Amino acid sequence: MLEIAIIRDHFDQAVSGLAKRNIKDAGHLLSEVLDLDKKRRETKTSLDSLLAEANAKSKEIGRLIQAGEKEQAKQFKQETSDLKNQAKDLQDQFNLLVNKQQEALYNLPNIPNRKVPMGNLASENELVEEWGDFPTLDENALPHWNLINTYDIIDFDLGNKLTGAGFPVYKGKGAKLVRALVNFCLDQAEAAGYLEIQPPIVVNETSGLATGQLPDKEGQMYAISDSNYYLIPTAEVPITNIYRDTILDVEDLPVKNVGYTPCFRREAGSWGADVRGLNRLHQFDKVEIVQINHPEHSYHALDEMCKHVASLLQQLELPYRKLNLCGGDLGFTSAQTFDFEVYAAGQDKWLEVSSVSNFETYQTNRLKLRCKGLDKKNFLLHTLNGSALAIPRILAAILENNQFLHGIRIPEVLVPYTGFDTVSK
RNA sequence: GGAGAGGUGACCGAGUGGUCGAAGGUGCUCGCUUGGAAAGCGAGUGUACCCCACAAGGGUACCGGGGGUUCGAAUCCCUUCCUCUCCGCCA
Repeated sequence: MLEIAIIRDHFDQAVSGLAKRNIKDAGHLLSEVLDLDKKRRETKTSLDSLLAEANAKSKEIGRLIQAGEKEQAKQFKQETSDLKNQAKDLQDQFNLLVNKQQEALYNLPNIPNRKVPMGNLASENELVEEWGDFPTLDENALPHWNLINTYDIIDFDLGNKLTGAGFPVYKGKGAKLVRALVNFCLDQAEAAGYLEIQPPIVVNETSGLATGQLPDKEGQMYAISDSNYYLIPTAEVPITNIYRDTILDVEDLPVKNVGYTPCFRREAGSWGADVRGLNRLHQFDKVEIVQINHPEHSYHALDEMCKHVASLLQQLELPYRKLNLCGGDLGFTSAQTFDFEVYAAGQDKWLEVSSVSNFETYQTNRLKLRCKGLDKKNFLLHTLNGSALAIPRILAAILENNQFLHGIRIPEVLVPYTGFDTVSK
C-alpha cells in the first residue's frame, strides 16, 4: 500500500511514476485519494474535539456526584449523551472514509523507481546483462519433458493419478537432483550471510493481506476449506510476515533471511499450450531470499541480491540474461524488478528462474514494519526479495543443456550434493 | 477432543465502573555522585492518527481482536483468537 504521505508530498512524481505503468488517469486517481484524505482529516478533527468535550463533561459528572450535586449531574448526563450521539454519527462517517481511502490505496500499484524503463510489453524489458554461451546440441536433442521420460526421473502421469495436472512426482535421480539444488541454494545463501528460516507453508488471512496476496489475488492461492488458511504461493509470505507489526533498531539492519519451501499456485487461467513439463506447476520448490533494509541502502541491497542470483547461475553453468522490467511488466507491489531468465536449449526458450524486487515501503506500510531512528522517530523500512532459485525450471534447463547421446551431465558444483555426475539409463 | 485457568506497556506485575495511558519493580536513556566502576539520588522512557511549521504545545484512540451496556470500562456482558494446566489421542 502506497504511503499517503508520498502522494501528498510528491504528487507530480507519483503521477509520472504511475504513468509508466500505463495508468492513464493516474493524476485523477491520486487526487481522488487526496480528496478522501482531506475529508478524513477534517472529520477526524471535529470528531476528536467532540469527544474531548464529552470526556471533559464525563469527568465532571464524577465530581458532581461525589459532591452530591445530583441535579447538575443529571443535566450533564443528558448533554454528554447528546454529544455522544453526535460523535457516533461522525465516527461512522470517519470509518467510512478510512475504509474508502484504504480501498483506494489498495488499488494503486507501487510507484516505479525512476530507473524503470518505459514500456508495456515483456519485449520492452531492458536487457542489462547476458552471460554464458548457448550449448551446441545434437540435432536429436530433446526438451526436458521427453528427457524425464527417457531417464524415468520425473513422472507427470503419476502426479496426475495422485493429485492432478501440475503436481509431478520426482523419482530416483530426479528426486535427488531437486534435493541437491535446494541444498546448494541454501548453502550459498547461508555463505552470503542469510539466516535460514523454515516457516509454515500454511498461513492465515492476516498474513496474506499484509504481503498483498489478499484480497485481490485469491485466484493465486489455494484456500483450505473450513478455515481461513492458505497454502503459500512463495516463502515471501511467511518470512516477510515474521516482521509484521515490529519496530526494529538500526543495528538490526539489514535483516537477511533465506527459506526453502514448496510453493503452491493455482495459476487460474494461465494454463496454455506453451506451458509444458516443468515450465509451470501447481506445486514447486523454491529457495527465497528476503532482505529488510534501511531506505538509504535498499537499492544497494537489490544489486547485491542480483549478484547473488547471477553467481548461482554461473556456478550451475547456465546461460542467462538479466532484465530490468519495464513499467508495464512490473509486478503490482514492486518499485523495481530484475528478472533472470536461463536459456533452455532443448525447447529453445528463456525460462524465468528468478525475480528480484525492491518493494520500498509498499509492503512495510501494510506490515507496519518500522525502524526506530536515532532521533527516536519511527520510519518505514524497505523490503526486498528474490528467488534464489526456482528449482523446476533450473532443473529443466540443466537437463536440456547438458544432454548428450546417452545421458545428462550434472554440473560440477552439484556433484557433491547429488553423489553422481551423470543421469543415464 | 473433554475439564479448568489466563491474555495489561521492552519485561515482571498491580489494578473489578470515574481523577488510569494505566501503581510498583526490572530494564533502558540522560544528569548528579566517583580516580574509575558498582551502589545511591533525580529526571525521562509505548504506538497510531488529528490540530500545528513533520518545532513547542494540545487533542483522540489503543490494557489479545471484534461488538455491546453506561454520562463514563483495563474493569460488566457477548463473541472470537491465542496461551497455560490436567485428562484423552497421536507422528
